Amino acid sequence: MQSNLHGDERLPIYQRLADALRSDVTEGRLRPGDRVASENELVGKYQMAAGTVRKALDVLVTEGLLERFHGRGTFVRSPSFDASLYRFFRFRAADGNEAIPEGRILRREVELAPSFVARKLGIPEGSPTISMSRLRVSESTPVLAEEIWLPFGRFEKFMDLPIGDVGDLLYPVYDAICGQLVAKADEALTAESSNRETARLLRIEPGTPVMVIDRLAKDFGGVPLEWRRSRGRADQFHYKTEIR
Amino acid sequence: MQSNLHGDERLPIYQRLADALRSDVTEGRLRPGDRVASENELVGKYQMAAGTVRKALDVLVTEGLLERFHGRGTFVRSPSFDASLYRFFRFRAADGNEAIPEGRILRREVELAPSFVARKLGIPEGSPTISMSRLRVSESTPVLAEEIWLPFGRFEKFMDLPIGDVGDLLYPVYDAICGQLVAKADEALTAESSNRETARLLRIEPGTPVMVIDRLAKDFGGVPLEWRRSRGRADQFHYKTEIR
DNA sequence: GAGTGGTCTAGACCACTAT
DNA sequence: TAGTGGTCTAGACCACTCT
Repeated sequence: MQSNLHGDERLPIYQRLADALRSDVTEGRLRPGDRVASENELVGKYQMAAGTVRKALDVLVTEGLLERFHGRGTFVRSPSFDASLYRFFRFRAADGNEAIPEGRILRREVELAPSFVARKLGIPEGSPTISMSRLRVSESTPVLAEEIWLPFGRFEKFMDLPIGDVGDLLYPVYDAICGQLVAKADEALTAESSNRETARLLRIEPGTPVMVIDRLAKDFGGVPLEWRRSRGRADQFHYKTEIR
Repeated sequence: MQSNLHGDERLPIYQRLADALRSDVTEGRLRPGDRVASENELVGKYQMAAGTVRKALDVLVTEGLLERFHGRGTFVRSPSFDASLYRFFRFRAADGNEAIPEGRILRREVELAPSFVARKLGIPEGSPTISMSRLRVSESTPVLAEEIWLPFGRFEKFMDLPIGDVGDLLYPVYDAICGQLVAKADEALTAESSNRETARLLRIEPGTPVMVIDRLAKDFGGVPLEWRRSRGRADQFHYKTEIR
């Protein structure tokens, strides 16, 4: 079989192949966990040298879209980072292991989008959204207070799911119930003095510093799926980075 | 000329070449800004295929150690990140441009290392250090209050330099006066309520949240050169990141 | 024009994983 | 044992930079 690559012919062949494979993922023809065609198959399908195919795959591995396993094949990476996203905070159980904190939904209702939420989600002001308050609890200690907004159109079915059936992780539920797959997210960090409401939820003194994490979660195509603002005790916050 | 690669013979050739070139940088035979031998030269020197040389160079480019310019050559990257390190804060001049804030040294003296500093710098407790307080000022507004420690042994000559001759950036001075080149750094972020001293320096109310940034700066070989703790107004702090 | 890195080919052989 | 990715070779041609 002979397939041709689309796109700008001035681009290197490996880039165009990478673009084609990336589209297969962003447009749903390949889903996380799926195996990508082997090097040999791609060589046959697109009629190019094996080295060129490898280079295209290398690009996508570097991007984090694919991962390769010697002897097994090349796979679409599963973005299952809900548990890892709050890596900024100490979520350790007493035994020292990383734990997924419990997620308790305190409130869930359909609400017209406030302007700042609409702007983030890229929907018209006043569109319906699902608005939630959620508390994340680790070892029976509250660690994060969250406010979450979802565009109603894509998440309508989520309202039919009893709150008690929602587990500790939301993203797998978005995928299973609404077919909305969170693939990446932008986060912005800042700190502030806790107000009375936040202090009550986190069981701290009002005025104690809290870290604020705004997150815009998107699908593979970059379409905003969820906006949330999370607050946690600053004295439990620890973010490390290396700089060169 | 024929040179042989050292290191574990079970490792891939491209890895061993990358290791050799990395050592050339960390051990000072190649300095930031220097041109690395061209692909052809490396092929001749180490007797290997051009593709293998390219792969070794790719590794180091990905690491951020080298950068390549089509038609010009491959160069050791200059880590001149002092200005970019405080990228977390709004350091913008009124005209919207990024500005390097002024750096005022308020205090500089030789001091025996407190235990937590000694531990960070990897020197014996009670060793002599140079201890400094420094205020970074942008548009005549104080933005960061810093406490800095240097191991005395490597930075002895720095004490001979009049404080007035130290400019707004310290790392170029460390290099020029003491031959100590900062190549990378680990940072850890947290937030706290400002104490009276910090509040006075930053001209804020005591108790207002401040971000705290601990930084351990190292040379190319990973030897700790400087430890500093910086505090800035949380309401000016903004850190953004993307997650996949 | 000489030298550099960037792309691409067409093979060979090896190491790992599945069955 | 068949199929996969990982390493390595030896070339070709192209695009860019410098002088």
